[in-house]
Amino acid sequence: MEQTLTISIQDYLKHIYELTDRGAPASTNALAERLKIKPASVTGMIQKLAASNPPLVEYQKHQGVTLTKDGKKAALEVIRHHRLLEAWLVQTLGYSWDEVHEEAERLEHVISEDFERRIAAAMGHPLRDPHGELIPTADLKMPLDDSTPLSALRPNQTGTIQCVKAADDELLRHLESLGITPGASIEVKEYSSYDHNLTVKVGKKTSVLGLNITSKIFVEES
Amino acid sequence: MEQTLTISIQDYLKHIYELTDRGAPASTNALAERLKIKPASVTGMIQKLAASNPPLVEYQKHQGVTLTKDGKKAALEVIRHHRLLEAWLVQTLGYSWDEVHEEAERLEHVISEDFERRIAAAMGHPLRDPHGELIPTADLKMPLDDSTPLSALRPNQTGTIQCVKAADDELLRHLESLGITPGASIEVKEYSSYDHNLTVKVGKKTSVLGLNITSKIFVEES
DNA sequence: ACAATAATTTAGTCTTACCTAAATTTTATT
DNA sequence: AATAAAATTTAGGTAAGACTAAATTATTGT
Ligand SMILES: [Mn+2]
Ligand SMILES: [Mn+2]
Ligand SMILES: [Mn+2]
Ligand SMILES: [Mn+2]
Repeated sequence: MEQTLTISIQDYLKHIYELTDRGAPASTNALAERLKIKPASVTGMIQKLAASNPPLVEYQKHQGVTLTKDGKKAALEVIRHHRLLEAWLVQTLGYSWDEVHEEAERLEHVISEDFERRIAAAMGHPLRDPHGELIPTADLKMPLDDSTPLSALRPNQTGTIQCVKAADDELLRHLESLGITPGASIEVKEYSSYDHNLTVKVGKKTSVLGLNITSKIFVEES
Repeated sequence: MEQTLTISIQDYLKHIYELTDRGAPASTNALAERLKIKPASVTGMIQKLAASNPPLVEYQKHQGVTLTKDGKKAALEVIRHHRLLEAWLVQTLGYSWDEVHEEAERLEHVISEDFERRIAAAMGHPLRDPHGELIPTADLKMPLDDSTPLSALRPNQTGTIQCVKAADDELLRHLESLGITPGASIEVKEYSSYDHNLTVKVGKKTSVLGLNITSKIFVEES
């Protein structure tokens, strides 16, 4: 059998990894939405991946999918490529953090292991990508993430921004204009229990952020 | 209609361009060999490309194919990507000229026009790739090539090596060890009319080269 | 000019990865 | 516990792009 990891399969595994990040299996519908294909098609592929040798996913009808050891390894491989590429595009070609995603999305599937090693070495083996996301190590382990969502902080708490988990480039540009980028120090000023808005201060700028944003920003408390 | 230029199609067009470089149409068999697929499959694709709107190739049964204006433009686009990528890989990631081809072969189909512009600018818009091949310009014209094959030179003639048209990495490493790389000065010492061997001197090294090699090395006479 | 050989094309299959429409769970609501 | 709604799966297609085997055309050496 020995599954060839087609670009499609790589994308399935990557998205399953991200959806199962916090324990629960990934649903057919959630996967379909992410992959921008129809749920019926997802079922077909999932069944194939579960039946392959070795199986790449664990699957029970109507219960969603999780990755097997092999599937996880393959997913981390793609994610490592993606994040290293993003870092490299920013560092060597002057891409901004809102421009890199699309390009990395295509390149991640075609670069060689040699290319991966070369860019990793050229950058001094970075730990995070331009959005602050952790880069899986060369031996395909995901480093531990000790950050908390900004949405969990309350007035007077402060922290350092670790990571912004957003794909929308408009939002990324907006956050950058507010100084909200990895490495910045942030202080929570106010909290509204009605709409969960947080008033935060970064540098000299004060901003009011809704939950849909604060839940995507991850900080290390200080 | 508006053909989507799939990776397969891009490869066909690129190889047709190279095969028709000196006027004559490309034969089905020659294309099949280059693309490493069966002649029967080539016929099918060629017919599709000739029937597409706009047509990308000109084709008459048993007479081979040539590129139309549109096909040529698409081919030059891919070739520009390939050669810029090769130059980029050598200049920024330390690849050697025998290692770049494979990697560029996959990347050429997935980089954006933005990526193309950025690497071209970063390198100062190079005219040639690491093998000395001319890079099509940003507006997709192939610069004039005024070089002659080394095989056409005779004793006492000298020149500067412009380009080595070889894909075989062993051969490339061998030539490099002989000092035969773009930019090097070369002098023809002897010629054997029996086997068309040339004895050449580059730097302090003297080598005897067969026609299969000398026909792949292009020089500018001096 | 004609058979032998080489090149090319046709016809019919296969695989991958999608789709739509219809059937079947599962889950949520009363 | 019954039913409505939502999620999932099945069944039957389609499109690309390859393959094999067989048929057809060209080319070549005598
Ligand atoms: Mn890798
Ligand atoms: Mn990222
Ligand atoms: Mn281009
Ligand atoms: Mn080259």
